[in-house]
Amino acid sequence: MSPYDPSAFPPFAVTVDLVVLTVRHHALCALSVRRGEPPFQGRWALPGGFVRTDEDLSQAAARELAEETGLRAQNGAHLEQLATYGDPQRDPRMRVVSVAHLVLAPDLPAPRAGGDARSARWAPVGTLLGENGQDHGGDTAPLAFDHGQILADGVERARSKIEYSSLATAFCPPEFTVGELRRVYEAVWGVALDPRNFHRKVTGTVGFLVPTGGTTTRQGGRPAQLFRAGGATLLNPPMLRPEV
Amino acid sequence: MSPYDPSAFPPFAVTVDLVVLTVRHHALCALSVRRGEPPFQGRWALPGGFVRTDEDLSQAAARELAEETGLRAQNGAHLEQLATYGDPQRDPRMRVVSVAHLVLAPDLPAPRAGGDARSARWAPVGTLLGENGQDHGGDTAPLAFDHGQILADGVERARSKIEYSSLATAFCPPEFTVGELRRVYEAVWGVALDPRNFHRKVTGTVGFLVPTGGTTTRQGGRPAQLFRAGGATLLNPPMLRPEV
DNA sequence: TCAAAAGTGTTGGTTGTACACCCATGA
DNA sequence: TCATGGGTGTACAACCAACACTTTTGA
Repeated sequence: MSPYDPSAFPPFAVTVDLVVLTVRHHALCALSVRRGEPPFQGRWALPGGFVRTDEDLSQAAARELAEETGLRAQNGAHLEQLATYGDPQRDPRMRVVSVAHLVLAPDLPAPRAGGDARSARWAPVGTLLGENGQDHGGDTAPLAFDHGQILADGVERARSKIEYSSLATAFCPPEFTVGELRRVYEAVWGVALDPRNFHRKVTGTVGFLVPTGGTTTRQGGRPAQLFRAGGATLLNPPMLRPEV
Repeated sequence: MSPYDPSAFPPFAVTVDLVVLTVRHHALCALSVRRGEPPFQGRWALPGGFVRTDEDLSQAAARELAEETGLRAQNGAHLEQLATYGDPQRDPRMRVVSVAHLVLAPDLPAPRAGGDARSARWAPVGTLLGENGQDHGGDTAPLAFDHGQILADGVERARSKIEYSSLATAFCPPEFTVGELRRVYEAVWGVALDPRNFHRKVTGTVGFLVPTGGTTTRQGGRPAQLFRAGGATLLNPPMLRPEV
């Protein structure tokens, strides 16, 4: 690729890791895969893999996402770069710099295991992060590498970003009701919101929601209007997260 | 460093690039260095360099910052990771992934040139980005590599971050007046703010400012109280950027 | 008929903004 | 005494939280 001597600079391995979040059963869940080989064999980790020589970072992330979940970005899901992790000791094998990406996806069918992973699953983020003395979903081991920190950073990004952007719609199917969108906010923030004020707020913000004309009763009760995500990406005024 | 075969993964060069912002002469300025060797010889670029094998990304950024400016982080200045840029074509020599960092610094003495840079200077970001048909500070060439995009991303991050955090104080000397802090906001956002409402807002936000007891008349007019940055990092309520 | 969820109206407190006004210094 | 920037008071408008109330379905 170049006439340069590779020994003139320290060589790094570069990977992408994915924080894939969804809302299922009224809880914020993340995709995790069980590692099939050392190090951390048998432990849960975030999906990811090496960046190839001819692809951009976001292309690598989209490729890994498709390989692990069958999900294509730009198909309702949202993908953005999260942060980069490069502690010299983060991988015991070699010097690896990982560019973490955040994916917000609607509730998906059961994940497929791929590559070097024995299995894959959705797990509530509280479980994966070992909050409240919960175990980590069957064993007490935290996530492999620094993936616990990466996941925590991704969750915090998602929590703050749905406040001032319309990204919460990325957790919803193509058509959804105001109540379904509200349950997304409640799951991500872990709070209860007033249905009446929420309804007024989201329908009053221009460009956030576009009515499709249809209705549904899939949540029970009175039929609810169906909406699609509107073109607006920034919410003004923002959705205010209640005090803790 | 490891028993692994380096040919098992594609090797990358990893660098840190720095967006160093300050406010001088009532304008938001960025540090740029003139390149002394190809590619882009003679063009302006952001300071930066290779990450060493034994250092973390933030350590590498702090080291480069000290080498280029003599500035130590944690000495009033703020350093945070910005984003990572890894387009395969971004450096014509080889595959380079650059982890950009953002530095907010008080007005500094003239920068020192270091390393492979012929010279270094502060320039208004509007000039460096070629806004409003301005040239790029003496010649019409944009910044080298993708540094124009990196700088634009850093400026946007700074503009939004002073809205909901106390980071604007990083642009001020250790002791400063409310008026000086207001001029920082005005320079970064490029707007005029009401001095009366601004005063009430910042002094009313607990933990933002701590009075030192001293006063100064260095801005002329009635003596102004001096403040230090308080412990709070998140502003609640945020400083609202006026509509465009 | 009842429970459940959708949606509207109203009210009262909080917050932001605009701007009149006073204060303390240097020139 | 005047210009300059620092700082306080106040009134109006916009906004938000709380909650009573009506609507429309399935069971």
